[in-house]
Parts: sequence; C-alpha cells; structure tokens
Amino acid sequence: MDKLQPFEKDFYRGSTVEVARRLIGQYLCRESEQGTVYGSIVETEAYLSSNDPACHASVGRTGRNTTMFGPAGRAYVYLIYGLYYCFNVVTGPESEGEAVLVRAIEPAGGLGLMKKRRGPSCSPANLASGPGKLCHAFAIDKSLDGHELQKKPLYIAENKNATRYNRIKATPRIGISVAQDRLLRFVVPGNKYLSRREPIG
DNA sequence: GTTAAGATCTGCT
DNA sequence: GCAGATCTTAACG
Repeated sequence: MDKLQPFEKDFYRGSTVEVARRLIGQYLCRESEQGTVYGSIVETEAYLSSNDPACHASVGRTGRNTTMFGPAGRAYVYLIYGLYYCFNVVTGPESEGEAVLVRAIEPAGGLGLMKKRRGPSCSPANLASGPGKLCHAFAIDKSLDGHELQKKPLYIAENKNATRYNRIKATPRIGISVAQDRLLRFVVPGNKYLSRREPIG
C-alpha cells in the first residue's frame, strides 16, 4: 500500500456542509498495536450550530460536547445508547460547535483485523456500515475524543482514487427525532457499504 | 438523588 | 419488521 499522507488543518476549513461533502471518498486510517485498518468514507452527516436542534451543541456547551467547541480537525467521540461509540470530525470556527458524523466506511485495508474485532462471520458490507459498527471495526473509543486528525494513530488521508466517489447525494439524516426535514446526510448513491440502502426512486 | 431519552445494533419472528 | 439490550448524559427536584 502507498503511504497515506494525512490532510493538514486546511482541509477542515470552510463550512460544515462543505467539509461533510469533502470527506466523502477520502480515507479514514487507524493504526494500533494490532495493525492498521483504513477505508473510504461513503456516508457523513452535518450537525450545525444554528437552527439545528438535532446537534448536541444546540443546548450549549456541556461536559459531553466540549470537544465540538474546539478547533476544527479534531475527533469528537461519544457513547450512544450506553453501547456504541460515534465518531465525528469537528468543523466550523472555534467555539461554534459544529461537526460531521462519519456514518459508514468502505473497507480498503486491514479487513482481517476489522473482522477479528467485529466477529469472524461478519461480511465485508457489514464491517463498518454504521456509526457504531465503524467505531468497533476501527477501535475508536472515548480515549480518542479530542485527538487531532492530522496525526497517528487516527487520521484522514487523501484517496487518490476518490474520483470514483464524485457523485454525492444529500438525504435526510438518520436516527434523530427532530429536524428530520433537513438534507444534511451525504452519501455515495448506490454504494453497498452505506448504513442503509438507498430509498427507492 | 432520580429520571427520561438517546446521531444504534443485533437477534428473533 | 420489531423489541430488547444497556448506560451515560443532562435536566429536574
């Protein structure tokens, strides 16, 4: 495999929606003592600071969401339903409280290690096709909350074949009970590693 | 101190 | 398709 070069902080500048779209097709890489896993991001969701009650930051700064109010380009990791972690990329100006949730990844390297973590009978399409699943496959937990994504052991790097993912579609976000009308989820249409299949039509 | 809800996943029917 | 698992967080008293 070619050496993967992490993006610099400039990559995370711009609006949260821009970054959410820019992340599609790029590599998420995770190094550990067990080995390295990486894959292409195929599904993201934007969470905004204004007029977005679904965003954790909408209630102001709390213990859990403090990282969201830090500088862009860091990881925001939290536990949901007492069981699963969700991995976000902090975006927007500092103190703004915006982030992009990474919901699904198409595995590209370290498939064996992902399988070891997720279970031997787990199919490739099921390894990281959802926020909780991808955190499990990538061994992402609360210890990485606040980590800067420009460096090891967790970083985002350029995928030179990202043109394959040039088509991006906006859809409603998943799993939220408010602001369901906003088209802030971005997917590679028809990709088989999404957390949900394309709605028909 | 107590309680209700949550950016989910899995297994069973 | 649906219910159950499982527990932290934050709001309230």
